[in-house]
Amino acid sequence: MREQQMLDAAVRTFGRRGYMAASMDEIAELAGVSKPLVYLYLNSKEDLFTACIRREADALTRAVRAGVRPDLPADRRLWDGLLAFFAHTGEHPDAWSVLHLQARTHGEPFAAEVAAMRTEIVAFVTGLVVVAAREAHSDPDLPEDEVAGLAEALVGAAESLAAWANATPGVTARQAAATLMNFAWAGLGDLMRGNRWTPPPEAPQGRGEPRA
Amino acid sequence: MREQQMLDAAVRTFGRRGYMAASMDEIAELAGVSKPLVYLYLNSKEDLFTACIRREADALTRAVRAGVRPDLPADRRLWDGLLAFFAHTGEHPDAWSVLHLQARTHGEPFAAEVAAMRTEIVAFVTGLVVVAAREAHSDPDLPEDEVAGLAEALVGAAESLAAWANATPGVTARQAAATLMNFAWAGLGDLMRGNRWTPPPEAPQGRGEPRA
Amino acid sequence: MREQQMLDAAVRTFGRRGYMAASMDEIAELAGVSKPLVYLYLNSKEDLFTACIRREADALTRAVRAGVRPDLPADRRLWDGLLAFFAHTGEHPDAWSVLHLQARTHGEPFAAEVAAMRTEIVAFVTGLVVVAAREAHSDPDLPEDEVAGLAEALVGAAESLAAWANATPGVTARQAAATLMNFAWAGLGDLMRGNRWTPPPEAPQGRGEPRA
Amino acid sequence: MREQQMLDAAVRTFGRRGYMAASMDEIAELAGVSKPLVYLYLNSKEDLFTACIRREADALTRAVRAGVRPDLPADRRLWDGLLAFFAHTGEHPDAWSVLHLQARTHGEPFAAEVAAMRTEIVAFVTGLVVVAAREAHSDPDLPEDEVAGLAEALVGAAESLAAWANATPGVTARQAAATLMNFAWAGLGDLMRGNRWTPPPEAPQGRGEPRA
DNA sequence: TATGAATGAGTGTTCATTCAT
DNA sequence: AATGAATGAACACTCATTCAT
Repeated sequence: MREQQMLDAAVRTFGRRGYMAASMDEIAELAGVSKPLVYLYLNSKEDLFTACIRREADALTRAVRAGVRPDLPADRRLWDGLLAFFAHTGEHPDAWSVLHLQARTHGEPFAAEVAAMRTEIVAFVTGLVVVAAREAHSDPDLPEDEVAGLAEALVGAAESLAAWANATPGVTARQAAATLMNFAWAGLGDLMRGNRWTPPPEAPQGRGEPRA
Repeated sequence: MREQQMLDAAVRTFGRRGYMAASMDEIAELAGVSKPLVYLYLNSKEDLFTACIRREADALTRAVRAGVRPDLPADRRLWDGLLAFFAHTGEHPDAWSVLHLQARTHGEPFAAEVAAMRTEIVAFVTGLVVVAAREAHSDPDLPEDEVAGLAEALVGAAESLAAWANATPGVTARQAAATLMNFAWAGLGDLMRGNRWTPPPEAPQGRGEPRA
Repeated sequence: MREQQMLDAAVRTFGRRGYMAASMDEIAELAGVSKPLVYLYLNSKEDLFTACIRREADALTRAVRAGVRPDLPADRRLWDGLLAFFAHTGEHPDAWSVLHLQARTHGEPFAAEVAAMRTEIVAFVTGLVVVAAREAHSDPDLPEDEVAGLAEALVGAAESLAAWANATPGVTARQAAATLMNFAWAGLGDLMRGNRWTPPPEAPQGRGEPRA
Repeated sequence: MREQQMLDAAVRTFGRRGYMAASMDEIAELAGVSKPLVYLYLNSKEDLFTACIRREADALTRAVRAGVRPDLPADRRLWDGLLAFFAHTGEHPDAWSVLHLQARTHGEPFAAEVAAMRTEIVAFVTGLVVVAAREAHSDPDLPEDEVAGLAEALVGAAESLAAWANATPGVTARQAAATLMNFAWAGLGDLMRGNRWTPPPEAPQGRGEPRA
């Protein structure tokens, strides 16, 4: 469909140039259509950008979901999800740029759109963490706050590794997933078993922790 | 100095509005000087932005370094570094927005600038990981690639948590640091001891991992 | 006929939005046909507008003529004409807007079109004035120039009252006609009888009448 | 001043082309400045148009007021006002087009602006009519409604004659004023003396007055 | 006969950048 | 050392107009 061509061109242009630097002229030309046609199908630059975000957010979550089989154990599910995630972002770097960088840099309407997707992914990871905790018989259930922070850290690490894998030639989705999985699963396991790192007491005054 | 006022205004404006949406008019007004003066000191919008990035990247690395005492053990050094990092980003959200979001979203020249800083931080973390490995007598030294990936993941998680801590009221630098430290140090420790999570064999054909 | 629907829609749209602000899209939609069909029947926006002007000018002059019975005396003919005029413009405000405002505001081709109609109406009024003069035995026939000016003034007053009556709720066609008739017929009568207002001598120099 | 040049160019362009057909490019070029400068001084096309209307409305009312000496009798005041009016509109046809045609054809904001001026002029004329009535010892004071209608008609006639005088070569301001004065003053005088034209009784049904 | 789909040309508006002083 | 005044180049968006069917 004509609309898909336009969205393709838009994702590519937005992903490479950024939202503001991308011109509708360039997008139209890249799509091989006239500018008014772009406006006919997608009403404005804002709407076009939103449509890109939505399409790519959908595609990404769908890809991750498709990679995970619910009947497998939690660790395997996390592994498969990561693998799917890195594979997808690696194959669609412009889309990943739109979601990870551009959408978050240009105001609430767009940031909110991508935040919805992220929330979904964080929830997915949180679920895995909870299941893992249960499987590990972590007697005192992890406090909710901590779980949220962990999921956030995990997702953040994944996002960062995606960019890194894209930028570093020779790093495959499998390697990225393995790195993160090794790091995270062990950490989680230890946490479940109650092995925590104890921070030093808060510095009483003046010095101690860095001044600011 | 006059130039610092301008950079202050620029960081604030770039951080809040984004690189392209920030207008030189607004920056000059906020700095309380005339526009031509801005051009006199900093030659163009690009140069001004670059100067912002450099100044704030310096400030951030300096803050982190200042927080770390080289005579303490590796875990404590990591903790202090994280604490300093979260404290600084929390106190200078506009600067963090410039470094973490804006600079990476607007083309190579700027992305490269911030990449340099990031490289430095990753190297610092890598150093800690290596020391930690040695302290743990991790017999077969971790392969370089893996160490790089780990540091990358750690830094990425930290960056993500910084944004999360900024956006979530009631989360202090200490809490963010604790969350990450707990998660990471255990994971690293396990890794050193050779406890790795073994990925399933690569899917031979057709199905298995998602094709995307 | 299909064409009439289009003209109806066009008159309404042109009358309310103005020539330039009216879009062919809106006209076509209001007429319930597709845009290319409008172009098939009426060749261009200009031609469409011209057709509107012509149709409405015809309708107006026809309405005025239909209101006047040639066998009645001049004053009664003027009265009936005015009544018909105010009634028609009151019932077709969009058409009146097209003729009185839009057509005169958008360049020669259109202004000329409506000027033709106006000439006809002025001629009609002029005829009445001449007859009235003859009936009043105005000994020295009124000079042609003067008659033309009088007719022009009368028609102008009528046009202005039409807009006023349209805009002022509660003013009927009859009232508008009465106001003008009272004013005009007495003035004409006096004129016929040679009662003129004598202007002061032209100011010889410098001051007197305003220089502007 | 630079701003006056721009307004001159704008009045000329708006007056000749109409509000919508006038392009900011053309206005800027005619004023001999760059387009951004026009936007610097006058903020938008709307504001520019409003500024034109205001300036020309002021100029016109000032010209009329300057032409009238309050110590002279009412008829002479009316004459002088008309003379000034026709002289001014004759000398500034584009300005007159802006006020009389363009401003009224493009929506409330502009129409309201010029309506204020018109109200002032109508009030001036109304005042003269009332004074004239008193001087003529018109025993039963004219009803307010009637006075309003008369003033409206007079002003309308004047406006119409202004356009006519502009369009008809060889007609001077003096001639236009004389025509209207002759016509109006006699009519008013008659009216004062109670000589009214009696309309025929309203048609009872069906036919009679035009069907409209 | 009638239209869905498409566009060339142009609009108002903004902004980084530069002289003249 | 500092600025008021000015602009070239671009951008998002619209609309009268026309094919292919």
